[in-house]
Amino acid sequence: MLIDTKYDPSEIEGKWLQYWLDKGFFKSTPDEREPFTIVMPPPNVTGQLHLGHTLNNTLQDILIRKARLQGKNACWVPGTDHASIATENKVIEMLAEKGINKKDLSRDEFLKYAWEWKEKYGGIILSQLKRLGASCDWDRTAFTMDDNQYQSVIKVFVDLYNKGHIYKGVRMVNWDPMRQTALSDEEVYYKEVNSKLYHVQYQVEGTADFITVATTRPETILGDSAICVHPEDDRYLHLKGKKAIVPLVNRVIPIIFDDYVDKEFGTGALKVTPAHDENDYKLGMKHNLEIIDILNADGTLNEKAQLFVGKDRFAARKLIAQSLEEGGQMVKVEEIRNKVSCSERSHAVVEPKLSMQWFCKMKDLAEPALKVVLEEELKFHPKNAVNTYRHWLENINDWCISRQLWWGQRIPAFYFGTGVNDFVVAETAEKALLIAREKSGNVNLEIADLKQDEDVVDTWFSSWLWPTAVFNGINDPGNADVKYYYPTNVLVTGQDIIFFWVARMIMAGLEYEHEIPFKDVYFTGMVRDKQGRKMSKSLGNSPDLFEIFDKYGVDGVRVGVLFSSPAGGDLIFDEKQCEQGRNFANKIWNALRLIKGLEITETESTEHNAVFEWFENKMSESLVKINDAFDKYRISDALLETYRLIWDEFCAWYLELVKPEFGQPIARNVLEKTIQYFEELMILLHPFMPFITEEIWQKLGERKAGESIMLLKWSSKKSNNVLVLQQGEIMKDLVTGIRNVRNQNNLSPKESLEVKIKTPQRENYAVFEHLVRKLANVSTLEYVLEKVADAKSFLVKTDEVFIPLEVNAEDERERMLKELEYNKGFLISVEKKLSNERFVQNANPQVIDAERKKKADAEAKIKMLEEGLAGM
RNA sequence: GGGAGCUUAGCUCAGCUGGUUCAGAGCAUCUGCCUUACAAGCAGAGGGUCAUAGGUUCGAAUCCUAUAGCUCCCA
Repeated sequence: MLIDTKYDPSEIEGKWLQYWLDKGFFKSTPDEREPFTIVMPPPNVTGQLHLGHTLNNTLQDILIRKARLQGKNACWVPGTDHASIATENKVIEMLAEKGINKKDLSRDEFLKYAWEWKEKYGGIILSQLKRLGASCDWDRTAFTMDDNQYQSVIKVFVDLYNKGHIYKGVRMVNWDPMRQTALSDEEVYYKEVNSKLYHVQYQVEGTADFITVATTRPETILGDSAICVHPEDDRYLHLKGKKAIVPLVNRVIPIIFDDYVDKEFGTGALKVTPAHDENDYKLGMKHNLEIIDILNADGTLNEKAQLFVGKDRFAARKLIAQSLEEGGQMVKVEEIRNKVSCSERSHAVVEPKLSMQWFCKMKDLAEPALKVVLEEELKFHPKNAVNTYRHWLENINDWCISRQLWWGQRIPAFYFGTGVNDFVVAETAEKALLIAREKSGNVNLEIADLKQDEDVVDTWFSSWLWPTAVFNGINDPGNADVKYYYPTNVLVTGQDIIFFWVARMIMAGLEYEHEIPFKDVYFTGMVRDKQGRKMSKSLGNSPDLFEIFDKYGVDGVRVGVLFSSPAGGDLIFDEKQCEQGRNFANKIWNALRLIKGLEITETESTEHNAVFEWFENKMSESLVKINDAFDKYRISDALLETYRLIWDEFCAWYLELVKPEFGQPIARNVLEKTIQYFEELMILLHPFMPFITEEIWQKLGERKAGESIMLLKWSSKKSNNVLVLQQGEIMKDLVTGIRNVRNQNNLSPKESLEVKIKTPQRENYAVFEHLVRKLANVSTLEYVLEKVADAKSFLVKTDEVFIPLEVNAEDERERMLKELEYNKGFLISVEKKLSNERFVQNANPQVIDAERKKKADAEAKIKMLEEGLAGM
């Protein structure tokens, strides 16, 4: 019936995926059951499935599938993020290929192209997630730019504006001159580069004196409005009240004193350019300095620079250095390594730039968000992420939420005049008009007179509403879905977006639902290759996932990814681990082949009752460990325990114990038990390997249409018979010991052996006796009171086992002496401990008892060995 | 510069409130087996001064301090 000894997942996976989708097993609607909810971190709509998603979504799927098996109403909401900058870049690239320049398009025309692009490519990653087996309620698929989400964002913007959290202002922002947009602090990364530190002389006005400053950005000299030195710096005290002359442009600027300056750094004198440096800006505000912005939006110099107008900032830098050199004002040029900030989107060097932007005040939002985490109402796994979180929230800056882009939610601010305050904020133009008429006092204002802000909000300003907005909680507060599913149970995401996203979702959740958005956050690590390098396009070390799916099966890859990522650490990807997953699938497949290949006899058998008892206890024992690992979000530990239970206990021991001899039939009752256990094991494994477990379960019995392993129940067994577990271990030790003797003596497994056991507790062996005979090919098994001469021996716990064989007395003697020596040494260390008064006084009584038992055991072994040696 | 973390077998990591024969697992390696479920397998074996140096303790991989190396986050 089942021919191939190799499991072939290719057709099976597609078949069951379609079946699950057709039957609607992933769907969820509110009912009386306990909900278990996860909202998927929405991948960029531009994205393709990579290993990071695979890890992340496999973990979520495992949690969701387990909850579903536990009878909870599991709901996993999928979706994509419109990713304003990333997508806009893609669309611009696409247009460029067609020979179209964004600048030649109107906003509406551009957005039309963008939506077309989204419709065409935006579904790719979702279908890839389906292939992974992600059991999302696909009917709930959300997109951060769909109507509901768009309206939610606008509503929240207006609300926060009205509450005074959102304001418009001129601030120093990170400016990306290539994309010509502001970036949030989080979208900037720092790159270490070789650069030059220029030491430039400024003449002190009316003297022949010079003051030297050091700068890496000499072009900003043109925007200087002061020189600053430390008020206690003896070198410069005489310059109090003096002015300096800016080289090249000969502007006269004040020399100011502020303890912000580090006396030790460079020359101790700092040039202050308030328009082009965050710290200089602060100094400028404090000392009321002129702000001279010398850069255009595209990074070229403007008229305020006076020189090199129209030149790019980097070209200007060289030209200015040259001019200073020629004018004799360059004291020296040093080679240094420093860090420059770059845009995550365009990788261009970011300019600190003064710009009119929209901001969201964070302090009031941050406080409650910090509290719920510190008080563990909301738990982080691993725990140490709390430190990072706290540090950020305690030092939080206002959030620059405007972006000079088109693809995104357009800021709902409407301008009715040219004055700084001639605008209103409202959800629609109609509403804006009413307010604008009032504010302006001009009752004749019409919608046509209003001009909406050109900017959109930061992408994260939509995704921070995700856990609420996917249930329409912002537009329809308190609706049945949001009441049932919110707060969600767990968020699974990367540590890298703890600030961008996690912290802000907590803020938004508390602000709009007055409740945390999720109870637990499981942070995954970073994805690296075998050499520990980050996966990146430029390194080309990102494997082709679909090739790997084909090669090892999706189940195999899911297992491989988990094995590569122990307990939430970094994912160090190695294909080898997928091979292990595939081999595991094959092992299970062959267990099925064994069971399906057996002939059945109706004769009832009782000889395996002890085995059933033992295996049921073994499963319970593992179940406790598995559940515990799940509770602690140690998902790969849960998998490893399941793997061991199935491979080592079920396949290697249980099946071998119940397997009839070759050609013999199996008793129906034994087969039924076996199938029952196999089914239970498949349920435990299902969250990890959904496809093969469905296939096996379907094949294990007669199934009706519409049945599925997904609809079964997670075991809640709790047998705990310690004795039978111990007897099982004794049985294994005995079998292993006999096999060892065979191995060491080059005896074929076909040659049966006599075994004699010297034990005061025969009952420990009795229950499994007949099985040991079979597993270890034992001809006679008997119990003895005395040592057996001319035999190989080994220990099972403290019992001695003898196998009569030709023995080399000298070898045996040596082995025993070695063992004796070891035990004597061990005894000494135990006795030392026990004779130490302070140990006996201070140690826990249980520990002392354990030590006494160790002592007794060691003494017994020593006695036995000594007797044995004496008898030789 | 500030913060967090890591360093245990060849590799990836467990080791929870110090105390079982505590030095572990999986993979890899080696040896022997095509033993009729499975060579994608079976039966075995070897392999580590728990980064280094101090300290606390009756007792330290585990707690403390310093040093070195690595990683991440923030400025």
